This record gives sequence, C-alpha cells and structure tokens, in this order.
Amino acid sequence: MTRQRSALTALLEQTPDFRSAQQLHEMLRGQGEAISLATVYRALQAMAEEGEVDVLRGSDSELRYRRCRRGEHHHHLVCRSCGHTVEVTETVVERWAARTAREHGFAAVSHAVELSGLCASCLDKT
Amino acid sequence: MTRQRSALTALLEQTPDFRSAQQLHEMLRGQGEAISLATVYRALQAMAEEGEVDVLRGSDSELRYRRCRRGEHHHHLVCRSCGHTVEVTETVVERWAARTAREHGFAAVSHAVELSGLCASCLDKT
DNA sequence: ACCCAAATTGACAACGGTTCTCACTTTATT
DNA sequence: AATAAAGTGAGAACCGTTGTCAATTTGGGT
Repeated sequence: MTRQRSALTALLEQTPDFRSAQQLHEMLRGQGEAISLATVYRALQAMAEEGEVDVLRGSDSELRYRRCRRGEHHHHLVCRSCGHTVEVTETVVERWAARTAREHGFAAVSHAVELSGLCASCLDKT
Repeated sequence: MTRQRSALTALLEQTPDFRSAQQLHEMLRGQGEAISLATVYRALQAMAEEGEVDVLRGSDSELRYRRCRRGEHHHHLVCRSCGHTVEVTETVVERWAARTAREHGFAAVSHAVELSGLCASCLDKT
C-alpha cells in the first residue's frame, strides 16, 4: 500500500459518482497529491479486478469508475446530466436473463444492464 | 448511393453476426471491392444514426455493427465465443426500467441491456 | 535500524480504434 | 454536357489507454 494508492482509495471513498481516470487524476493533483496518470490507471485497473470498484463505459470510449456501496450484484441508474448514480438491485431482470438464455440454448450467460436518464434535481433546473 | 455504400449494405444484409468496421472492411476487400477504411467508418456511422444498423460495444473499445431484422426496440443475446446473435424482445425489462426510474424521480430514461454467453453449438464443441 | 529483493512509480513512447483534413472523384440535377 | 453537392481515399491527428524501463519506494528478515 503506497501513498499514491491510499490517496486514490480515499478519494474514491468520498466520490459518489462515476469519474474517469483522468478526472480522478486531476482531482488528486488539485488537492496537492503528487501522482502520475499512469499510476491512476494502474491502480484503478487493479481495483476493478479485485471488485473494489465498479467500471462503466459511457457512450464514448472512456471508462468511469466508482466505489460501490453494496458488494453484491447490482445495476446503476445514472443521470446523464450530472452523473448522479443510484444503485439498483432487482431480481426480475436476473430471472429474465436466465430464462431467456435457457430458451435459446445458451449457457454461462452474463448480463449488462444500465439505466440512464435525468435525475429529479436536474429536471428542476430546467 | 455510391458503389461503396451499396457494397457495404449488401454485405451487412448477408452477415448474421456483429462485425467490427475493420472486419467488414477486410471482408469487402477480400471480395474484390475497392473501398477505404475511412469510408466504411463513415457509412456505418451514418447507418447507425439512421437506425439501419445496430451498434454494440464489447468488452474492448471497438464497436461492432449488425443489420437487425426487427425494426422495433429489442435486445441481443450474443455468443461470446462465435458471435452468434439472437434478437430478443421483452416487455418485462422495459416495465422494470420505467418503474425503477419513476421510483427514483428520474425521467427520460433509456436502458442498455445485453446478454452474452455461450451458444448451444459452441457448448457442443467442447 | 539496516539491508535487500520485490513491487511500485513516473515520464514518455507506443498502441488501437476512430475521426478529421483536404484534394480529388463521383453522383445527381438541370 | 455543365455544374453544384455529396462522397471518397490517403494519411495525419486524436484520445483513452497500455507498455517500457530506469529510478524509487515498500516491507520483511536479521
């Protein structure tokens, strides 16, 4: 556990929404941390493999990271304006995925489900 | 409608699975078509905007395209070994998405749902 | 506290998919 | 056939990300 790594961990702990590696790097630099972009990438990659952070890819090709509160399987409802994120757990979708896979003879099926919209506070602002 | 564009359209018509722009370009070159990679990208981009093809991004950063049979909203069940694709329509998921959004005060919610697994014939091969 | 092997870091190059630029060619219209 | 608009090709540029490698830091054993 290095200084850089724990700074990133601490930052993620207090960042509620999905952020890109570059955003996180700028945030760390902004608060005076000496850390390189490559290290941020490496640390996030390692954390993602360990399941310590969730990874999401938006419409563009950049990945965004977030320290999720619940450890178990869940999905995200993300505001496409401000990035505000809600964790959602639902068995209906899981069951539907399993049933659909079985009906078509598929096995070892995983599913990617993400919802994006406009949150209440962003709606109020308009 | 140019020669290149119609060659690509014809190719997509007879390609059942999702293919990347570069794969489609190679396939066209392989059958003797003179077409540049940039043109393939531009044509696919235009078709995607028109809703003539569906776009999917795998685990990597490359986009894959497919001419879908049904015009209405649907999802995909994709074999992660051979790429074999099944189009799936289901109202359970749509209703769940709408309900979840409402519960959290979100509006204008869209959802991305993709299933990936191993198809029956790929399972047999093992 | 010190030594040392192993792991991590930083600066920068390289990579891969995609998009842009711009001169040239093709298409469609009159 | 003339011409404006649209599409094309070659290669550079772009952008997020990953690799390289020397230098630094970390943690365990003594």
